[in-house]
Amino acid sequence: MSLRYALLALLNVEPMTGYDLYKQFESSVGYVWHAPDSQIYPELRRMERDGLLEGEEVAWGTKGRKRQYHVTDAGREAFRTWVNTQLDYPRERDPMHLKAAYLEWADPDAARSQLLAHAEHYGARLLQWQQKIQEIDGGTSDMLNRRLATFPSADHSRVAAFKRFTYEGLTARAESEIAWAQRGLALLDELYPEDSSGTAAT
Amino acid sequence: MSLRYALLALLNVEPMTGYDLYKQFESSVGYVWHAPDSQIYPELRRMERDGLLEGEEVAWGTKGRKRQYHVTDAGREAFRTWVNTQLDYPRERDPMHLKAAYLEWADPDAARSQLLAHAEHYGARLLQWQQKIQEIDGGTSDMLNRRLATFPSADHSRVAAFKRFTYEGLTARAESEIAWAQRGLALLDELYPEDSSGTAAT
DNA sequence: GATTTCATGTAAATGGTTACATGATTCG
DNA sequence: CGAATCATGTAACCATTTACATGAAATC
Repeated sequence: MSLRYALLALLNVEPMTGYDLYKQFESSVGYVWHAPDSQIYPELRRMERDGLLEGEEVAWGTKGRKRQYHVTDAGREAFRTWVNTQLDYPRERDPMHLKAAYLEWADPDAARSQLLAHAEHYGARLLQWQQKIQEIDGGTSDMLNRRLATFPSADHSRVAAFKRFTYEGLTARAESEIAWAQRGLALLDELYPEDSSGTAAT
Repeated sequence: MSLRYALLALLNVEPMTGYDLYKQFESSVGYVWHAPDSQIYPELRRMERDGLLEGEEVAWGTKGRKRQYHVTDAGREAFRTWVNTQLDYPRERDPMHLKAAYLEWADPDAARSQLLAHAEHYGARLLQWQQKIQEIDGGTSDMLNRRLATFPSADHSRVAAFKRFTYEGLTARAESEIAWAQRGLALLDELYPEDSSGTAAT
């Protein structure tokens, strides 16, 4: 259900085509919420059917056509309702932590490489999110600047602050996951001292 | 796909019925991986069909019957393969962080109550997970003790250590989420100083 | 002219949620 | 005897993933 609101959030800034939105999901918003094109196009149609968006066929080249969507009043209202409404939290479901609970079944090397991969996964995300924070601070975020243009300047600090706040949360989470993976690697060295391949070779 | 391995993990300790497993998912394992009964029963049937489990009809009372499952060699092998195999990480998809990025659209009070709810949600989980750690440390965890009984005593410290490690990761995450929500509440007070309802009431 | 990017989808499968349905057994 | 718990499912729906499919426009 969040896909709908992620799309509304982007279209609140300016009208876009499905493909424009898809690219956003591959970069900026995609770092918080991902969706593939095969989910975006049908959802846009449904949102139009539900009156949240209006689509307009636009010529593209000589024979090409594309469909540009803009948010309706009902769409803006639905978005405002969403931001004001309490989420319900799904029950816990985390594959890596589930697996970690049974790591005594694993090869020490396989366990090591998975914890390393865990740290690397979140390391990569950490970099992306930190970069986003730098873009916000430096005023070089394209999307944020366009979003700011839709707000009176008195609200600009808020808009930027909440965006920064979001990425701060994600970086904190990434750091916590990395620290956890590293504690896991240390634990493996402790529990299987005979072969500490990769960690303290020689 | 992880449901299958969560079930194998539990059945590795001892044979159980669907209902036994369901109860585990409501308490112990449920704090790491949740599944409703309507997902458990059909999955057990599929696992039996795939040769990972064997089910046996057991009498229960005079007319009642129940189906007790135990893991086959193929099942143990599949589980071992799973713990040794690298997960692939899903793309980012986090409703609360998505919403946080657009909190300038929210009522300050609605924003506050949602961040408060976020902190409370993870606060409740934090307590559960910390309790699990205490059970592990105190040797009072029923499930862990039965699991330990299936391992030679040389391996006991490992089994307990990995279980503890899992919950440590989850508590760290919960703490990070709580800290984030609190930073958010402070931010709201900063951005909307006029009404700081609830936070610093006289 | 070939490759990349722009553009828009459909189809099948997977994994999960919510609601419904039923009946036996045990416990107080 | 009534309530809680034990026991096992089905059905409909929703969100998401992966794979397939097509073609125009822009760029090199």
